[in-house]
Amino acid sequence: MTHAAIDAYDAAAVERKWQARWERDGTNHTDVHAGVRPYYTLMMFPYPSAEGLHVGNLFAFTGNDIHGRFQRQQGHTVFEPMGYDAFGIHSENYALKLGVNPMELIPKNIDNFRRQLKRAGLMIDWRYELSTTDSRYYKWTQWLFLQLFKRGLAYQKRAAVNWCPVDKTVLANEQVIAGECERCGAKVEQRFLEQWFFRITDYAGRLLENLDNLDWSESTKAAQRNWIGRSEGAEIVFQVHDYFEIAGAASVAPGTSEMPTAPTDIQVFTTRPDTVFGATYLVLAPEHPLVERITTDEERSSVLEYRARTSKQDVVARKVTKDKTGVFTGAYAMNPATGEPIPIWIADYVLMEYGTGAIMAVPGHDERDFEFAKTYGLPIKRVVAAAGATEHTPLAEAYTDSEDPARLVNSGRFNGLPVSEAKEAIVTWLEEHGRGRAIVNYRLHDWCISRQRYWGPPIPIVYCEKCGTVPVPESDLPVELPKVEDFRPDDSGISPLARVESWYRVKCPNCGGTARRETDVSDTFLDSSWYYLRYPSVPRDDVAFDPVLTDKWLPVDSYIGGNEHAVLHLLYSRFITMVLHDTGLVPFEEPFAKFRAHGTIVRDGAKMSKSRGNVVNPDEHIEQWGADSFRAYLMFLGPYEEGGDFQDRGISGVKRFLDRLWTSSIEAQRTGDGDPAVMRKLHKTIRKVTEDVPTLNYNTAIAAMMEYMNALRAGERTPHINETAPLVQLVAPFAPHIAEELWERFGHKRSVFDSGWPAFDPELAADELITMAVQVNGKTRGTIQVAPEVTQEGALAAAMADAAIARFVATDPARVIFVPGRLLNIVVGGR
RNA sequence: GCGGGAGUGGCGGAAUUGGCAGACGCGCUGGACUUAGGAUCCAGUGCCGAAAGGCUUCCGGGUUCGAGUCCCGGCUUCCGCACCA
Repeated sequence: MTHAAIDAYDAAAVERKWQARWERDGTNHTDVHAGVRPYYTLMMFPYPSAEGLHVGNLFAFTGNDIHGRFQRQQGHTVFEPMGYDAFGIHSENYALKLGVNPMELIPKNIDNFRRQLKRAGLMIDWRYELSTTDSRYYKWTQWLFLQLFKRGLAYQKRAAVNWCPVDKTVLANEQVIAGECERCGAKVEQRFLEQWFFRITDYAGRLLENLDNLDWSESTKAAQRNWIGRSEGAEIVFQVHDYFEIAGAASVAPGTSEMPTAPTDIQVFTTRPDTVFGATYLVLAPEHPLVERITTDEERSSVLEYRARTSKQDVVARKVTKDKTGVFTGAYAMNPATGEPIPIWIADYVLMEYGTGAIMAVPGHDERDFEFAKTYGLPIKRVVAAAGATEHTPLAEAYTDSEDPARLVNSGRFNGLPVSEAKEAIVTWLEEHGRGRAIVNYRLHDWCISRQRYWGPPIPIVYCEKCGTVPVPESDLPVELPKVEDFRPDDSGISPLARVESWYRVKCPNCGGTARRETDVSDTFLDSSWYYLRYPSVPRDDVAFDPVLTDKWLPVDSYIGGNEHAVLHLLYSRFITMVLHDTGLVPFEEPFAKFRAHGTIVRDGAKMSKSRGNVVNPDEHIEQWGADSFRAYLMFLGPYEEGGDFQDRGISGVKRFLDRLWTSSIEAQRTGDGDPAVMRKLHKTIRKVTEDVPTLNYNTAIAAMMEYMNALRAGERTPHINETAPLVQLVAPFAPHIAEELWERFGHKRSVFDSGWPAFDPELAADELITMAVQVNGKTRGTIQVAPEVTQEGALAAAMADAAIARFVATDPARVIFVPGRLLNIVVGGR
């Protein structure tokens, strides 16, 4: 190292100084009560893993921080809080691995996170920090559960659930990825357990419809639409008889017989009610409750055997093997359209979780049914034909078209109708005869929120021998999670808390009799479904969220996070907010006015992973380059909403830029005006940055500032303070420490973040002379320097005066295209 | 299979939305200053060509005075969901 000039840019020293100063002066404090033009900028809070802050976290937070700092410079009172999603399997598993109680481990991780976050120079008001593991927080998570319980939106049912044999817990559908546990990758099994559910399906329609009016990334909205999975169709009732009864009823046409709904009637869901005449058999999911009832004695053993076999099968095996298997139950149902008896099968290609767990099989017009029918020799009947085909045209494969030329055949009075009309007509007909109705079905399932684990908020329910299921009174909250030595989950399907008798044995809040607590804890996604409501009210212990503050700060103005939460956290949060709205507790239905998904960072073109050993450690880079350079580089390496490729040596470019900013500012002349040409460039730059920051185009904003820096220093001139000071304000959101330091050195007493935002003069930002492209027959042949307001004649004259251009124009132009201020195209020759 | 993206120099990426393709940065080449350079500064840098010029945004068509951008067909790739009836 050479002997540094006295005023060389020492990033570490500058950053230390300003972080201390911000803390001392409360620069980042938000007056949540009196602040004017409130702007709530939120980032998805991290779960405090032991590895510390991931560069992906920092990428997300920095992008949000820049947005927040910019809004503050625009005159808003900005609220930028931070917290920790510290309950849950990820945290608990790490504690298990180390053999340390999470109650000791997690606070240490949080301390480490806080240290790293402070070092990154985020504009966080630390007075509003929260952790979901704090009983002052989860008290209100439990309260939230009780609000849903009161409204009948929390209920218990014994259900087939996804069970992870490694994590030893139930998983929500959203946590099962391709049949494997999202966390550990183990194959998920099916188990039957008594579970708590939230009725999110009641809100499916609203969750879907509201999406249209949300200012969210399109990809996120698409993912939610996909997940909610609305499909229009019909529910159709198939009456079950034993074989002999049906033989007598076969000739009875719909409407002429009375068909009371019997307990054995089978309801199916279909999106193609128009094909009901082609339903040649029924299929029930193996675990369908009616299976036992309808199975005949002859078939009982094979049905039971099949059931046992498929239930043991893990989800993966079932999905990978496309081969259809199934067995006949021995029972028949009547096709309500044809009056004919059709056999009832069970097969694992029908899922209990979707629709009614039963389908009418139309092998002629459904690929899966066709394959199954082929395998088991079941009849295939054509009921739809396109032009050129008749009812007798054989089907080599399922004909699934439902578009215009497709018309009904073999369907009695509905023959000849186009599919779309037939759908309606047949549903109406079935409805008139009490055999069906139009319904909308959703793919979305109710949200299973119980977890048989230790590290979560206990579900605030007590089971009394006399009173049954009793909610814990709100005044008794929180139900504290006890510190237990043995917090290991086991195979029993019950939580480790069930081993702590002193904790679960309680008196009934109703009658004082013998009772026991619910020993399951709630899903981490419940913790994170409402934290944004809590932030402004963190100091309050008497309410979950203060109504006045909620009204002032919410909905969140800008929410930034990863798209991996597109259907988990974001959907649950919307649901919870809707419930609170319906309860009258919040005045809005949607929690996040604006959401943008940030991209992901890869390193040297490859995904970062511990096994590859290419994980970026923020600490190291901040140590080497400083937080300002690191922040700015993260924002520069690619478009924020797409992410980019982290290349270690790339940081040097941004560092050089800050070095030059430093030198230019320190050396800047303090008297007189700036150079007119440079000032023009400055105003252009202000305009560009002002446009790019709100739209998260951070990479191009930085590029514009670099370009300006090049102009500022061209020819090794000494810049003027009028040229550099506004640049410092523009840089401030990206590199807050150096900006504060330089701003102070310019002689300002207040923070640069309270200095406002430089305005640009549109006239100055416009060019005096522009370079206009001149094309001949669409090919660029040269450029001309002209005034921006030049006319076509003027531009043409200037172009023809340029010999290099004129030589391509042999004859008089046949046509001239003139785009004012941009381009001149001279068309000569033919045409 | 369904849904959402993306294909541009050696690399990361720009392109006012149909108007000079390659901004900005990395890297590379040359030079200056240096005992030294993984520091700093200056110049150059899409490809072919000595030049004139030609070619160039995954491939093939089309629309247009003009296409990275719009239309049709195909290929590659990333991400979600996936036996959803």
